[in-house]
Amino acid sequence: MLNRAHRFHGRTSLNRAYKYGKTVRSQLLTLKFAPNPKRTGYRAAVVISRKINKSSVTRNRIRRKIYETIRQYDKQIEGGFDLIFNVYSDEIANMDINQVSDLIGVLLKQAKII
RNA sequence: CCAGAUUAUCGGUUGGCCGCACGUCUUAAUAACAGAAGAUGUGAGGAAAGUCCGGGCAGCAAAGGGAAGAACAGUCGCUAACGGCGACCGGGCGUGAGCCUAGGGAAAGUGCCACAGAGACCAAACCGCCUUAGAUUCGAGGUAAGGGUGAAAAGAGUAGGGUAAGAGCCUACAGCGCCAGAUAGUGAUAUCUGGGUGAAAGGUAAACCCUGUUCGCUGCAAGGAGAUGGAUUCUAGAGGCCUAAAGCCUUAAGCGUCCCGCUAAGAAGGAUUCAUCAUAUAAAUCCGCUCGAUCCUGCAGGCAACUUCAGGACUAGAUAGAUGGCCAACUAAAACAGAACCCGGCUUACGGAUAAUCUGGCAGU
RNA sequence: CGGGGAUUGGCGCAGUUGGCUAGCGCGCCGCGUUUGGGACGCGGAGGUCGGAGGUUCGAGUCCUCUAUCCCCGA
Repeated sequence: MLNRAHRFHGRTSLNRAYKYGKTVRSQLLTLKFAPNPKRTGYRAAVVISRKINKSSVTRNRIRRKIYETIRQYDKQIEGGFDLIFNVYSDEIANMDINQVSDLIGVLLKQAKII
């Protein structure tokens, strides 16, 4: 789980990232990212619609796995960034932690954040 | 041993490493706030779920009467309350342990009962039976015992009498209902006795309806919170009768459906607005927010639901939302599933494990 | 947190106060027509009314529970 300093929320913050950010896609996930000069560290948010899976347990599991993965890349990320992960499928809930790690590592490299 | 019935408990555990939320302590010296590091404690459920009921709490000035509307319906109890729970009664199912039961009123009224059938609810004659005429057709009349139709046919069985043929038409006995009484029970009700008692009263109220009981509305996104100093305005209006006041009449507004009725507070409160300070626009704080009809243990009362008393415990409080990841062991860790103001129930989902009591069958002693 | 609605052949919809065999349009299949196709004409198949239980003689319709989907308010 991430520290609260590295999580973010709020309509205006998310809208800013959606408006000025760039997009990197894969089959299960989309990463939106925007540089944030006001901050020294990164911030991340995970967005999962209720349409993906009705069960709150499943959605929580996906969110925790993604936060846990980001924590593993914690020291490699430098500079202020706002990261938004949009989830498109509930397959991630059943995936191994290493597979999720690979998935997100590819996205972060494509975005040239690490 | 096999097949069941009922009830209760559990809902992964232990160790190691990394990490999250909240509290406390230390670094710590400070007027306060914020932040950092370290240590330490605590951290989802039996259904947290569906949101189907009931309450607490908060706001609507207060929550009065009636109507409308809604819910409920055996009896007695339990409870803060309930549409919940317990025990019992009646009915149904099961060999049994047990299980199910929306279970007031159809002799207040209205509606509906398709098709078939002569007739579907103040009865009626299709077939049959009988009388009439010489007679089998046809006609008139009698007859509800028998047949046929239908979910249901007027709704008292057996025997005897009676008759043209029949029929509670009459009698006896039996059944049912009604009335009265006795016994048992708080009661629903059960059992019994009596009657110069009745033949009326088909079904449907999860059709309208009647009777009885309960319910004001909205919901924590409820609701509340800057400091100091000024200004304006409102807190029951408007119109009419009357010289005026009081009073009366009409008509607005509020009480979140309508009518009646009511309309508090002037040392109080609300609304608008100005100035200065404080605060934010990549933000969005604090209170409500968790000590409560709380939980655990014991004794006592009660068949039980539950309750009195005594002792002990403090046991999530997040705010885009905290419980996760890896390794090892336990045969395997896999079910349904994540607190969001708080409680009491109901309903639904659920891999499995354990215990107790009881029933039926088979075998042995 | 609160409120409202829908579910009926493959698709889109009717079904009124419970009643006779649940209908309509498009689509599908067969035959006819045409040199062939379309259009047209004739005929036909396909449904246990989302699921479970109850009330009733009888339920798509009434009642209870439940599943899925959609919409609205704060």
